Amino acid sequence: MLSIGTLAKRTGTKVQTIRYYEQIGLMPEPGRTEGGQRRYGNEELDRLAFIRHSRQLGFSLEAIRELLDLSDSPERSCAQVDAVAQRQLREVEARIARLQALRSELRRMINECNSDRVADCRILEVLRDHEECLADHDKPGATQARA
Amino acid sequence: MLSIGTLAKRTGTKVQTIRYYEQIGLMPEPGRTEGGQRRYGNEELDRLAFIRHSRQLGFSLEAIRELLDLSDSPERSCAQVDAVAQRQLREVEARIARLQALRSELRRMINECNSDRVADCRILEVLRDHEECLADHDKPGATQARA
DNA sequence: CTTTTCTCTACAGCGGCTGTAGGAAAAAGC
DNA sequence: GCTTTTTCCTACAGCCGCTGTAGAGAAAAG
Repeated sequence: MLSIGTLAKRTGTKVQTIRYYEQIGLMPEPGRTEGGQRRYGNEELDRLAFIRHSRQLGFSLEAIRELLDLSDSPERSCAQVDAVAQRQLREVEARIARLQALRSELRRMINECNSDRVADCRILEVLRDHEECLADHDKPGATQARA
Repeated sequence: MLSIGTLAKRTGTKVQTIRYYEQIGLMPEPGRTEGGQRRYGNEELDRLAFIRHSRQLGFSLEAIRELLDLSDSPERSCAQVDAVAQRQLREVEARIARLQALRSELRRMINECNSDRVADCRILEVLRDHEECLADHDKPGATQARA
């Protein structure tokens, strides 16, 4: 039986994160000692490892929930599992494409700046005038997993 | 003089976002009508356009604050502006590299799955066993601007 | 003058954690 | 067995960058 701290170390997770996963129902409520401390078995260890590894691959907690549900019904077709993975792949590809566009624009902007004084800094000009952009981007702002 | 809604439309920003920028000191407190509604001039329009465009290039609000401060001192060297842009470029490059690693791992995982049943789905196996990973990644989890 | 549209403030919520405070339980050292 | 240290508990606030909501008042349009 593992304490929450040991489980955390074994999976490279923070203790609070494990409690957070429990709170949102991604990890089950574990048994407790007389003193009220959580104790985990191997099943929970595996589940948490699965979650963490999926997170490292950029899956959202919702997607992970879905994968965990699917893996609980071993007789079903794994087409759905495939679909979740494909979706994730497409998201990653879209993010790469977007970042590559950003990268070239940043590079262009930086290369054009030969000036010394802020007054005629091309970088600031480009930032000021959207017109100088090669391409429009879709709206920014939402947050996402760093992955 | 522009109302907040007009300013929002002109810059592709939501009204609440403008108020949020004001709240965190990125936009100045504008003048008001007798009835207490915000009215903006061209200076504020330009400033907001600058902010929005920088956001589209993935700059954090903190970085934008820095750029705005720098652009207020036109006689200074633009080396600092350049540094901020370079930093942003490096961050974008790092994210691209990371996402590319994820992409290949996702592709590999998906390609290996030839099974029909969830019970022997390779995707789930890979997610379960971190050992099957080609490379370890650093920890995920922090949030960031989508850009 | 009425209706519609816009704006106001204040606050909660998103994802995915992370940090903190104040206390209790468990492990380690002697 | 006793003390010290470490770990654990709950509860809640904060991070980023917004976005949405409620209920009320102001401004524009018909």
